[in-house]
Amino acid sequence: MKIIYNDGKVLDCKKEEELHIIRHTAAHIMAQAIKRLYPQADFAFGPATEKGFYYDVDLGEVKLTDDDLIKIENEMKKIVKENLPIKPFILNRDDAIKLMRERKEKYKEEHISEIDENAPLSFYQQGDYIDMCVGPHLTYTKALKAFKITQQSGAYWKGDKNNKMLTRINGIAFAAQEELDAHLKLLEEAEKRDHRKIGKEMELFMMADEGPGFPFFLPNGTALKNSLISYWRDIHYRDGYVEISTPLIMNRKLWETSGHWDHYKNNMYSTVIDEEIYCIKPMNCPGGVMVYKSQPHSYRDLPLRAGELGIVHRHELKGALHGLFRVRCFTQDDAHIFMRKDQITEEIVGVVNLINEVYSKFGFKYSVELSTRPEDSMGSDEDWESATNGLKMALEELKLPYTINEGDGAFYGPKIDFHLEDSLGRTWQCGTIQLDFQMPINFNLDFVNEKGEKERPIMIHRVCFGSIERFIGILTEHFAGKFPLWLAPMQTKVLLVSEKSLDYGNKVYKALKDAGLRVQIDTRNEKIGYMIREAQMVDRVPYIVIIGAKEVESQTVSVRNRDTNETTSYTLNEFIDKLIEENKNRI
RNA sequence: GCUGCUAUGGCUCAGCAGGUAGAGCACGUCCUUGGUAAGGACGAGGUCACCGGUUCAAGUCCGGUUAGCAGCUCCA
Repeated sequence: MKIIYNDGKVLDCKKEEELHIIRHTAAHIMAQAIKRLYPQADFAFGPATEKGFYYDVDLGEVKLTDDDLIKIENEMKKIVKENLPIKPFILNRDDAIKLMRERKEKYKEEHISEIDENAPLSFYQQGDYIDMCVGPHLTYTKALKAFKITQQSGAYWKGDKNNKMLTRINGIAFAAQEELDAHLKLLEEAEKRDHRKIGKEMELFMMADEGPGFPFFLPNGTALKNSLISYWRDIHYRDGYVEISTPLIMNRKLWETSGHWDHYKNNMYSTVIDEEIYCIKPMNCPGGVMVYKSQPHSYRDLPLRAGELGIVHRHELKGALHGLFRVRCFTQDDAHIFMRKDQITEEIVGVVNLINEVYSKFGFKYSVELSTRPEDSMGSDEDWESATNGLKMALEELKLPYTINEGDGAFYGPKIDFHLEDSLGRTWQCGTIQLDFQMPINFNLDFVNEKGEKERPIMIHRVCFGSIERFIGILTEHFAGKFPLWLAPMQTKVLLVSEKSLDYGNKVYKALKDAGLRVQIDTRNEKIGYMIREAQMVDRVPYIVIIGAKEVESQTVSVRNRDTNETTSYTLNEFIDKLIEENKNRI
């Protein structure tokens, strides 16, 4: 595959940049097609992305239908067939602006006028279509072999919600049709893992119009959630955390002290109690602070690690809601660590290790971001700097690769964020570690140091799962509902080959239940194949117990493994011991 | 909140150009007592999200509201 650089040089394309260039050229060809069909189209940005490509375009009053997208795709096919040469040319800044003005490309013109260097600008042309672009590109339109327009949506000009919303047209492109087909197949598979779909099938949770963004956990989802929480309690107890529980609703004055009233008011729900405003907590920190403040502290007692499974409510924008990933009510597996200055790095390292342990347990890949001071924030520059440095030092000590997310910190401090991927590769922030010098000042926290003087502690806010809800969503997609035994809502299910074995079946069921396992028995008048199918595909039960005349005769259980589809024979006690062991060790 | 799309029995979906609803699964009853991914028969389920408009007539057309989906923006 040949590609052409903006200086006109034609070279072979390296395999690793192939997709990117194909997609970039696809974006140009799509823009050309759009321009042919909608001459008024004014283009903004149209890059290749990790998954495909898009172009943001202002179509004036025109709204596109799905049919229009097909028309655009067909027009693209025509352009490919025409096999137009794709050629670059260079203009100086003034000529570039002039050209864009002539062609009524006001977004491009605005963009150029904001680039402050005076370097010449490169353009690419195919037929009558011209686009400002650094390249490189394919050399002919025919070199684009496999593409598809997938959807349209909206996007703000330059990503700023105060700007005009443009039409974003998305597409995907590959080197060959087979790759495109394979990708579409993959998407189809990914859709099957969607936690909203599986959540419905397995009856984990539900949503209702009466509470948009407020999830209901059904019995199965609650069982899963409780297992997760019990794991959480174990590792936190081991790591020296204590657990507290603080009120959901507290007086507005508290939120004024903490700074939430000034910086987070738009996201907080409130109510009136005895003629005073009370806020429903959007964060747990003030509760933790109150607990700290309730007693005097010595430097010897620090760090104090206070964990709380705190239910918080936040008014998220309705368009942002998304299954369990983005809700308005969620449980944070929160903890606040109160510590001396000399304990900062050690504590952060401890938390990072804990988070890493948890994510590794499930086999999650994660990425790390360091989020710095946002515009709307409190505190002095020095505090922010030393807090940010504290986080950096810990990351560097652990040699964790991270990217910097400028201006995305909490209003009271910078943070390290851990992002996990959903089935479609979208990332969601889960764990976070926030270093806070402000809250201790606002609440006038102190401890007595070795000299008997009062000193200000520093706080860490941290979550490991992030929110139990979001984490369960991620877990569900990761396992496609096939949770490991210790998390599975239904750990085992007893199926009867015929009603004749009901007595023994009931005995097995009761023994499993008495052993503390989550078990059900299916006594319906159905054939065994039918019941297996349901237990396997819908309930996704790790171990399916089959009881028939044979098992009654030998006083054993036949156990079908969900993941291997293999059947093994055990005595009842062997089987119970195996499950208890696996459950206890959370294998 | 913004742009576009969607909304039909518990679930997944059909329903044509407007003439008063269909299927499969699930559910119930009965027959079958059957060994590792769907046995059969019959039956009961819907004021077609809500409000309003056009029309002799609206699930079907128009407007609004609500909720959902994709993306943007914003966040765990």
